[in-house]
Amino acid sequence: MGIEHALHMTGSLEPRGAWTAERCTIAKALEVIPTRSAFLILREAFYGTTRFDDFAARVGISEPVTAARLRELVDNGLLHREDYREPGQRTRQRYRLTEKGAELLPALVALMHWGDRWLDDRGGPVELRHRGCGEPVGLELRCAAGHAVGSEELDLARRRPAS
Amino acid sequence: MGIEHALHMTGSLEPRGAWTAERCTIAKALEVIPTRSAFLILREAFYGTTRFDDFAARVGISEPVTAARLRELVDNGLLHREDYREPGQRTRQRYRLTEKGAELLPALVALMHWGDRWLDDRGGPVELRHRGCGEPVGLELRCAAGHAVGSEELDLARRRPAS
DNA sequence: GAGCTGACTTAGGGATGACATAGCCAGCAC
DNA sequence: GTGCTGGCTATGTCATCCCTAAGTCAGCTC
Repeated sequence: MGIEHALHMTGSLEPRGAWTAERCTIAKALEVIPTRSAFLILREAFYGTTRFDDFAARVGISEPVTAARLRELVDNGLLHREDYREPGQRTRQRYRLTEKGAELLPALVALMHWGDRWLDDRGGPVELRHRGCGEPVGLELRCAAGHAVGSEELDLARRRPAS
Repeated sequence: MGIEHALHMTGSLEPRGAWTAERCTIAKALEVIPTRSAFLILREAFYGTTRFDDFAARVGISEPVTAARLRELVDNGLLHREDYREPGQRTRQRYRLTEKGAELLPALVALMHWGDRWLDDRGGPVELRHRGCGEPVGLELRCAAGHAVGSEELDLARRRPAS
């Protein structure tokens, strides 16, 4: 009731009615990863899957869809396709995350944590831990000065030009 | 080349071939927010939009799609639909984020930051700032003991039962 | 009571995503 | 050379997503 979850707008973003979110990079990101199957193929890549058949089987999608998604993800630079051969085997292909793809980890972690919290009665099947200390890992909003920032302390503003 | 971006598996998650990601909460989250339009309606809700026509206009989707998405998001408990009336006006409906919906903020922030970094030549149109100090805000992986955790220090493990 | 606005719904159609089944091709194993 | 496996491609069909255009309905304003 009394809780307002919307972000606080500042500067020329106020009032909201005066602008539309063109150049929105959430929208652009969703053009690169538009489908459920694209997200889940990336999940599998983080889980270490590299081969065509394994992607299809572990995501649970058909081979034609697997081929289409892998091609799109390679074309968009999220996965790198490379040939390799093990001794006594023919050349095969394998798909691995690029740096661009690997930097989507926070987005997948955020979705996983949200699903753990709201969509699974046991808090989710797996968790991330810090190898150093074994403690579970979460995502935090933190500003460049090092303060942990709650969502009620967030301002949305037009980006300052890079110095 | 030499960089391995996949997560490190521990315990019964090793080797990867022996299990499939059933009960995956990323997949479950994508059943609740399956489409681009659902993500963008949530973005608008964070931007403070509350009314049907404004959602349609600011997301850039048609009215039938807007109606379908809003209904799904309300049914799934991400938005709350409430009647309200301003003085001298008839009763209208407005849509606001529930706590469940509001907790998707990190996922949207992660997608936005990734898009800012990789898909926009000027680093994105808007940024989040800490109201206290004005510094830009980012997402960080951090463990329960308070350590900042790099992606190369992450272990994936079966969740320990809650104590 | 006629018009307008906000919030939808209905109807029809194109593009995309998904499936299952089947086929193709390269290169070992035999 | 025949068969088998991995990594795809081709075909056809169905479901979903989204569009435009139009219609509905309630309750103000005039």
